[in-house]
Amino acid sequence: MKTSKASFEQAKRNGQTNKAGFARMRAKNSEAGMTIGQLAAIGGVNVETIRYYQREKLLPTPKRLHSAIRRYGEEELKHLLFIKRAQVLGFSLTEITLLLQLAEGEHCAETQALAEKKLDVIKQKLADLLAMESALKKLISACRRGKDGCGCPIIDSLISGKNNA
Amino acid sequence: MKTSKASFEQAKRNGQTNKAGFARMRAKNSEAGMTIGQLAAIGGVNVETIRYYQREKLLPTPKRLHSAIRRYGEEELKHLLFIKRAQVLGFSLTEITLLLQLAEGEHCAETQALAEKKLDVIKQKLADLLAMESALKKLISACRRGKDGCGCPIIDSLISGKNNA
DNA sequence: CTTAAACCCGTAGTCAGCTACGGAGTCAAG
DNA sequence: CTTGACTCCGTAGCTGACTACGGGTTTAAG
Repeated sequence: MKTSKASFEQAKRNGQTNKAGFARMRAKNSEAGMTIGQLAAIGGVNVETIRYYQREKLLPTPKRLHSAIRRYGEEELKHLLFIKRAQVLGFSLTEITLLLQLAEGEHCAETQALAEKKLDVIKQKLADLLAMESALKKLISACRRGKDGCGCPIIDSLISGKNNA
Repeated sequence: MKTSKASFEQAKRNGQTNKAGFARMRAKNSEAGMTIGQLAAIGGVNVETIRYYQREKLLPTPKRLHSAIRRYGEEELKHLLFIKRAQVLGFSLTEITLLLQLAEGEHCAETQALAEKKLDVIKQKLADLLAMESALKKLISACRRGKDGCGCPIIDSLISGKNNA
């Protein structure tokens, strides 16, 4: 398990997007659109991650126009942010690839089936999260009330799961 | 990325718990409580995973009583299920370890701080999940309505995130 | 008393998802 | 026309969370 290297990583994770980094960046700005570095800064990931996503077909690798350097627009940024959001929600990159394919609009039936399955998963997660939320709230308020040294029996409800608030 | 081996895995993931496996199991049942194999079957994980959790201090390794074989009770099962639920909700094993430590009830101040931080995370996830849920619902019903071959502009809202339902 | 299913424990391998490295090319600014 | 921040691309390494392997031990059942 070990403990991670933190700092830089943390900054990335917390700040999420990094327009400062974008501004500070003295990049090849003559053309329209962003460079990969700028996209990464705004999207709150690092360049290598974007390249990785491109290899895995999660993001398109844009054509280069007049220059040797590729340009990225709003479209790509949206894609990137979508990927990140979906990940937080527990979708794997493979699943996200599928979701993004849905966006192309082909294969309506499969699309629907997948979407419905995902919807179930999401509903289950919502229920679990709500249960967890109420358990944590109880824990916090019990702690606040002193409760003979914080025996915190609320944790039981957390451990036994299922909303018994 | 690659495609996984599926079948067995899938069964595990879908069925979650496996009392059939438990029943089928001709295990060392003279003593009270379950054996590790039974715990695994009921918990819907495999034995190796439980041992792994023990090494990582997520689960206690119970003392052996009269026999060379360790026995597990409700307590351990609850722990195990809690771990699994928390994982689905996006907590890492490290975080889950912390959550479980809270259950011991010591260190009230830190406990509270951690719990409050977790609560924020959970609230954010709830919001994201709700947004995704509504986006998916739209997608599904749009598909159902035919919508000139499923152009599915709903995906846009999914991609641009934030609930604009 | 044997047998075979389960157990024990240690170590090694796997897979997803990054992250780092290194050498070569590009290009805006000085 | 050099410099240095940034790009490109390929390959290698890392981390978290398992999963498998293998040799030895226990124990319920026949």
